[in-house]
Amino acid sequence: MPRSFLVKKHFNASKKPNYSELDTHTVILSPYLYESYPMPIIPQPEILSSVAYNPITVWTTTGLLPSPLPSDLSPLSGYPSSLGRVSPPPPSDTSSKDHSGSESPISDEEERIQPKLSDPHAIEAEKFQCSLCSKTYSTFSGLAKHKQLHCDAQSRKSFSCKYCDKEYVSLGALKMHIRTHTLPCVCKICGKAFSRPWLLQGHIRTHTGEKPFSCPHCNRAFADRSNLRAHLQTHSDVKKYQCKNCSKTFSRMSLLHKHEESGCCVAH
DNA sequence: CTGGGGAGGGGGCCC
DNA sequence: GGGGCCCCCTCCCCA
Repeated sequence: MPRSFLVKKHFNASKKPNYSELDTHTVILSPYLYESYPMPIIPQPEILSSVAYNPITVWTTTGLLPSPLPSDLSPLSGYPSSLGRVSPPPPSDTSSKDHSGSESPISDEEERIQPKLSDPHAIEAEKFQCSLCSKTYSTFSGLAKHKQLHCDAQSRKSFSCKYCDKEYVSLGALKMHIRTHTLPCVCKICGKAFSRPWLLQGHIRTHTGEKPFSCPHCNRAFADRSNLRAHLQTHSDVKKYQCKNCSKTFSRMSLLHKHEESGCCVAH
């Protein structure tokens, strides 16, 4: 089930790109990835070490709740950078979060005037402004990419997939989608094909048994970061997804949906 | 039936 | 513009 906000409904015929340019050649993963087999593909010591996790905010189906998780899930010192991007400082990014439909214009404006922590000259540098949404960028290329992906594209273009009926607002998004049809990344061990190299790498871990993501609270390890994230919820008394009616919390959105569909929240 | 793990797919952001 | 990595999400299966 596509859930991307970039996917446009198929209402009428639209511009189609030159697909001969979009088709990607089948790529066999570089042999070096197999040279170490069955050694771990990505045996980075900092990843292999016990990892912690960021504070998890409780979500309902409609929005944030103010209650954080217990302190035992707070980040530990020495948190590896590979997992540290989970929760960036809210006001630090002025050009991202374009996809957050719940953002109010006011908060968006507040974000724009916040200097980037890593760039003391951010304010004076952000001199390229989108004429459509007023977002500002420090570089012309940043503005150009924004307009291509969001404003200009939404106002005048759509790109249709030749393999299915999905439409995208940018050629780049369409190219990425088409990879899900062409599946250029092929596992040399079992022949299974994937759309992206990192998906293939994750799959290869199922062959090697490598589990670089460890739970800091128990001895379990996981091959996939997302699965570790879901597992960490099981250690929490207050889980990430909360029923807005009975306040019961769940570790996964799917469990919350099941709960709601089972009748707890039939009234609303 | 519920909760959790495994596997995979999606677009966004950064470099 | 593309690759790598990110988080979020879903589906399936099993205990």
